[in-house]
Amino acid sequence: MNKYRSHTCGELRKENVGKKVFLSGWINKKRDHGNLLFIDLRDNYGITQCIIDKENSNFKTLEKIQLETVIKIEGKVVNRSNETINKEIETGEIEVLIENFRILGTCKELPMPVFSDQEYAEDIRLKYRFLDLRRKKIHENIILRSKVISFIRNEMNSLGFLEYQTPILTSSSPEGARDFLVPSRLNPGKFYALPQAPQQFKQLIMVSGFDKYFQIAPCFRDEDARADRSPGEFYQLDLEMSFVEQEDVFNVVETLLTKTFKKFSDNKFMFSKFPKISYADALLKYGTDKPDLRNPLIINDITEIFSRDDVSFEIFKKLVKSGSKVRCIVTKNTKDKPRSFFDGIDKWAKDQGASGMAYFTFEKEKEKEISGKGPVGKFFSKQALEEIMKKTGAKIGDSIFFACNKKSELERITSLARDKIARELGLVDNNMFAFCWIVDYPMFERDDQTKKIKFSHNPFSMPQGDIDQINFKKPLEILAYQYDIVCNGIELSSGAIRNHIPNLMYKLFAIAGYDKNVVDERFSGMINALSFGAPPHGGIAPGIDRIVMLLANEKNIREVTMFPMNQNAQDLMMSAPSEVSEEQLKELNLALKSKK
RNA sequence: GGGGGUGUAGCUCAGUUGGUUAGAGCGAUCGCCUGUCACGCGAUAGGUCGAGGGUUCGAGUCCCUUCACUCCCGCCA
Repeated sequence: MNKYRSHTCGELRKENVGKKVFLSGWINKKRDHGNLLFIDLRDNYGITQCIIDKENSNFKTLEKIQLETVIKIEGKVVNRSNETINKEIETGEIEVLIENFRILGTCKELPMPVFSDQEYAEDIRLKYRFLDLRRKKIHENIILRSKVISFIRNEMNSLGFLEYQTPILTSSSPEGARDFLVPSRLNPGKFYALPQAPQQFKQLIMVSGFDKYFQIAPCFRDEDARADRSPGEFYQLDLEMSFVEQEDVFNVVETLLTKTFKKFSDNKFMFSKFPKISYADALLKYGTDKPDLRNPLIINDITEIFSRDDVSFEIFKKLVKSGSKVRCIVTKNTKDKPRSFFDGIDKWAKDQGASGMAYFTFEKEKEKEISGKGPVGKFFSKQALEEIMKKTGAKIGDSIFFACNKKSELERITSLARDKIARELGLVDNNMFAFCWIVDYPMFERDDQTKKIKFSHNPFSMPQGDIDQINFKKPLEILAYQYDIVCNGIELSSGAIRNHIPNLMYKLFAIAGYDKNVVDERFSGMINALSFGAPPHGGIAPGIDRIVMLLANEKNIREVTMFPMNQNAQDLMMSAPSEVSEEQLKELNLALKSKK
């Protein structure tokens, strides 16, 4: 107990009745009955109803006081009569009879109400973030975030990991996202970069013999924002382990995430053991490498059907001949859905820039043959329909949506269609977490624009298979020990078993067009370290912000970030970024180009 | 860099086919009210309709430009 409070605003109960108490907090709400005034006093811990009537000399002053003023009240805890008990709040059985009060912090007229569940324009919320953060939902989200991080730290410690800090001012890396640069005063013309992730450092920590590392690590990437992506900075649970195989990393992460998600959410787990899906399979069955497995719909390839003579869907047949594929989604027992449902999907697909989605329903009336009901059903013979049913597991009464296009475009549209159709049919259980591993990523891919071979993910990943047997002539076929973890269609993190063998690394970098000299120069720290006895090692880095988003059931990352920037990477509260003085620029050896 | 959405009182929003003085709820100010918990009742103040330009007898409303916020594409090893 100090001079401000004897109890918090969430603390008083029936047992405290009769006690004299001090409470301090914000005026959340007033209900003024003229001769009787109710004040809801709020702090971090809860709300306590305080009451005063005209007999008290403070009545007139308290009546006039602004909401969100910080006051200290002095008074006696009293019982509420049965009819006036408020079950909504924890202190609802009692109230405090105000005897005296003092203003601790005055409040001007509010630019936005605190006591309200309304949505507000983002710029006002961000400019007055300290007011926004007083509001219940976001206040609780931020506390949840803190508890999740603290829980993760404890769990990592008990799994034998130690937390080490890595530098914030480091060097620019040639691969990956755009760097944030920081000019060096002592080295004119040179720049530090903020780390996009502590990737190289954590590998160096392994080379230094520390065995198990983790860090709640800030990462900085100068890329454009999205609803689930802050501009600039985000946090990863960065971890790395020595002398491990892929499966060892999986075990750690599965244990940790299962515990964390069970502790902080009531949602059920779809799988107790996270299923593993190869990258190639994921693209085929879900059209994406971050599938939402709560969605039961599966994509099937039925290209072959369109080379049969008893199929007369000429448009698709022609496209298939010139190399396009046909993929489909079967919906169970949808024969009675109205025509508008099917046409709606077709129209939607056109809006997504596809050429639409064809559809029909498998039908068989008594004494009759199987037939396809719908605009394009007539193009398929009974035998062709049976073949499709065999391939897709479709039954009579089910419907099929299909599209024809080049592979990548087809993946895009079928993936979107899978989400769209499942939403329309209400197939996704929102009170469920469906985790999975995506494994066997290709080491390289061909750049669409330049047609050159490039690393598809992390250049430091270990290729799969016997190192002596790898066919470097066919780089696109090399798979890597590279993996992603996905939950409900959200990519939580990616990781890899690292390549700790310098010679192998030179070979792989050569394929992506980097000379040995270039590698030596740009990754000198890494390559040098790997030449002095590096242990096999690997790790992963789950995104903290996205984990908290899933647990708080929020769609926007700003709802789980205390002081976020807006979409244009500005902090409206602190006015960052800002201009700097000539002196500061001069000291850094910088000159600004005049604006056009 | 590109596409979509939004912008009207401090806040949340309504505003018809272009037509008189632009409205409501919350908040603010003033008054009434002793059991509310979204307290209730009455009154008052509060507007460059994001900004600029155009069409028109007349623009919150139609057209053009521009700005802000937001969502998406590109980007994010």
